This record gives sequence, C-alpha cells and structure tokens, in this order.
Amino acid sequence: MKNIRVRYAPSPTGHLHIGNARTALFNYLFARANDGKFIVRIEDTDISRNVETGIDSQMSYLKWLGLDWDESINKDGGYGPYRQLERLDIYQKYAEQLLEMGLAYKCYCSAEELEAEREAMKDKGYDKLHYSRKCLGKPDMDKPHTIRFKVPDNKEYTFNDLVKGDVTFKSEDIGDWAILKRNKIPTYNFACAVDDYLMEISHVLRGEDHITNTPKQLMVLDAFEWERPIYGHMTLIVNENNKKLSKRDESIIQFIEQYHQKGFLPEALFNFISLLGFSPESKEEILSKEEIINLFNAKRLSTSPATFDKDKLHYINNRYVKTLSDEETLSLCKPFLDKAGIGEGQEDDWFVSLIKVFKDRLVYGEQIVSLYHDFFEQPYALEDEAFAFMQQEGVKTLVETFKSKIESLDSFTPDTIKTTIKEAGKATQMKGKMLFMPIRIAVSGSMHGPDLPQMMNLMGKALLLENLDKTLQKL
RNA sequence: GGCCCGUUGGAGAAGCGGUUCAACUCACUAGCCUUUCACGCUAGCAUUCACGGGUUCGAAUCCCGUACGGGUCACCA
Repeated sequence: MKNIRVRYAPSPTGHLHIGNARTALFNYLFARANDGKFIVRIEDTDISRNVETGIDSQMSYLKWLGLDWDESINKDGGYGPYRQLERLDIYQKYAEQLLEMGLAYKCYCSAEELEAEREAMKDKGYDKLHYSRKCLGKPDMDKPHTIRFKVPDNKEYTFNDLVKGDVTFKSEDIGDWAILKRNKIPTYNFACAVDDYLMEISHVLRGEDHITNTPKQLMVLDAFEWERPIYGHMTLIVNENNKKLSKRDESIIQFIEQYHQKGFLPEALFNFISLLGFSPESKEEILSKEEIINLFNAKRLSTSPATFDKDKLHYINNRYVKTLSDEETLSLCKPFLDKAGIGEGQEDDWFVSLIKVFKDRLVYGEQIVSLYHDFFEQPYALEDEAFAFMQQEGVKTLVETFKSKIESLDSFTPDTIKTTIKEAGKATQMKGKMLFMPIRIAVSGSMHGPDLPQMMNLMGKALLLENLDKTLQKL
C-alpha cells in the first residue's frame, strides 16, 4: 500500500484561524490514524499578503494545540524545501515544460485590460467570464507576461471525493487560468498541484471552499501524467447564521491565539475542533487526543456544514478545567486575577481557596475575574425569588441569630463559619434547606452560588455583616 | 447568473432501503444525592426527518422537481 502522506498548507498571512486549525487537525488525525506522515508546507506565494511573523505564529499555535508535524521548514524529510518561495525554480521549470508541450501560453494582457474584458462580458449578460484567449498563438515577445494554462476542450474532470463522493466538473466551465504570475511566482493552484506530486502527498484534506480548485489541479497533474492524490473536501464551519466563518465576524472568537489568551485549554480546543464536521463512533464526546486518533475515520466526516457552537465549546472546556489539579488551576487563573488586581498581597493559599470555590463552574481562565466580581463585588441586591423565600416563618429570627453569632466569632474560617451555621440552626430549630437557604440569601441576595462557608470566608467578616444588615432591613 | 454542495428536535449531530431508525451531546424541565448551592446521577424532551411528486411490499434513507441556505467563479490562497 502506498505511503500515507498528508499536508497542511497555510499561507502566512496572519494568525492561526479556527478554520485552518481544523483543517490542520484533521490532516493530523488522518496521518496519525493511518500511520502516515503529517507535513506542514508554507504557501507564501502571495508576497503582498505575507506577514513577517505569520509562519512562527501559525506554527507555534499548531504546536500549542498538540499538532506535531513530521516534515516542515524546520524538519526536513527529504521533500523540501517546504516553503514555496524557495521552490520558484521548480515551478518555473514545469511551467516552461507546459509551454513546450503546447499546454500553456504566454499572456501579455494587463490587469486593467482583463478587468475591462470581464466587465464587458458581464454587461452582455454572459455567465462564463472566461479569458478570451486573445494571447493564444501570439509570437513570443520580450514583454512582461503571465503564463496561462490552456484548458482542454470537452473534458470532464471527475474525482471520488472522500466526503462528497463523485464530483464532476466540465472543462468548458473553466477558463484559461494563470499558472505563473507576471512576477514569475506561481499561482496557488499550480504550485499546489506540483508540490502535492513532488512531495508524494497521498491524500488532500481541505475545506470545501477548495472544491472548485480541484479540477484545475487535476489538469496540471494530468498534463504531466502524474498520479492524482485522493481528495476530501470537508464542509465549512459556519456561524449561527449559517455563514462561513469570516475573520470579521465578531460573534465568534476566530483565532487560536485568542483562546489561548482567554485561558482556554489546548486539549479542550483539540477535542472541540475535532467534533466540527466529524462525529466519532462513540457515546462520549469528551475524548483525549489518543482516543480521537483511534476513533478517527474519514468516512465519518459530515457532508453538511459544521455549526460553531460556542455553548458546546464552553461546556467542553469546563469539563477539562474540572480535571485540573489545584496547582494547574492556580497557574491558569492567577495571571488574570493579578491583572485585575484581585487578591493583591494574598498568599497562594488564598488564591487556591478562591479558585476552589469557582472551579466547578469555571469555563476558561479569564472568567475567574467575572465570577469573582459577580459574587464578591456586585452591589448587594435581593432577588425577587429570594425575597419571597425570606417571607417564611422563623427566617428573620434565624438571620438575626446567625448575625449575632458571627459578630462574636473570633476565628473566621470556613470551618468555624460552618459550625456557626449549625449552632444558629440548633438555636432556632431550623435545618436543611430552611437553615442554609435563608443564610445564603441573607448573605448574597441570591438562591444560587458557591459553597456557603467557603464563600463567606472569602467575603470577609465586614462585608458579610454589611449584607446581613441590608437583608434584615428589608424583612 | 453559471458551476458545485447542503437542508434531521430549542442547538449540535448520528442513522443513508426493513423487527430498538429517529442514537449520542449541549440546553431546558423534573426527581435523587449532598443539612444549602454547585457538581454528579436518573428520567422527560422530533408519532417525525425542508416541501411536492415518483420508485418500492416497505424511504429520513433511492430518483425527479420546487423552495431555502451555503461555497466558488483573480496575475488570493
């Protein structure tokens, strides 16, 4: 059997986007699940859009997510170079070969001319805005030019897509396209086809937005009689409005870096992204990298768009946060607390107990700040539902009793607070929900919140008494 | 507009011709547990698979049409 070799081919135009991360991740899964090689190839042929830090940023976040590659610019596997700008002579050579074979020709049209041509066709109501071929057959001139692929007549390009099944395009629907730009740099489709062949890529897994590029790449492959890789076009990731995730869409965080900055966990993101357009044959959705690799099967890639479900991401991240040790949770949250100026001068113990109180409901690191604010710094307000509860008999006496016991408490710790609650219960004959709930409400104004003794300890005696007074005034 | 692709509950998403086929997950609701809260556990939640026709003994599953949604038509990748 042929060696499995897949590639992720980003263009270094910015940070790692969630959609690209998904493409990378599925290629990675495919390689690991089939004992193949995962290659990262840099497609930097658009020199005007390249960002200097693009490659580093992309690769370091790939690594952060846990995607390690077998071959790339920093890890030669004998198929390099892995950066397209370093392979220009290769593309040049094959373009010239195509020229000699009569399968390509030089085009001297300027961008403006072409644009005008297209406009004119549009005005005439043409559906196909293909290049007019007016440079076809022109004698060689010493003028700047592009090289165009001469698309064969009446040919059908069919390929068996791993996820879509048989897909067919007719050559008449494709105009002669540029393979080499005026600056001698290849266009995407040409470089891609050449490199996929030379790097012996066996499977091409990419987003569905590339599906119409496939016939162009097949023409190149066919022209040289090169073996075709197997293609698989994954559905796009869409937002709640069914629109392709666009970098400008602000309803969804788009870049992996931002998730990192907010204190999401890479393992959780890996898990979440793997569920975007793929459904493992498993009842459980919380899966480790190894489990996902074992469960991965390209046949289970879905054919309908994957909706980015933020709630699900939050749920998954929370599940992972809950498995962290105290130390891990502390290092996840501390930077955010420091930045917000919470707990200045406190010992680590204080932070650990603070984090413990919220850990079960903590979705991502940065959220610790708002959870803290919500419970400890929100202006006290008695919720309607809570107020109704407080109308019950004996509640006021209980709160008063509790308050006086707290006032005379010397040592203020979760343990002594808990004892105090029990004592207040005994003194007023209250127990269970009728004991804890009135106190919870009197202290926080709400029927919901973290563990009571822990919460009160963190509030501190002064704020606690202040809130008790406010509640008593209303009863 | 041409060409490609899609359409299953509040949300994600399995199933792709037949006695558990409408899994599973999120959300929601109820109950249990913990002297409270939260966590956790259990249960409930689509007589129905965009719509219309057809094929078939039988269709969410195959075919055709309609509607809606998306992708793509560069010297961008």
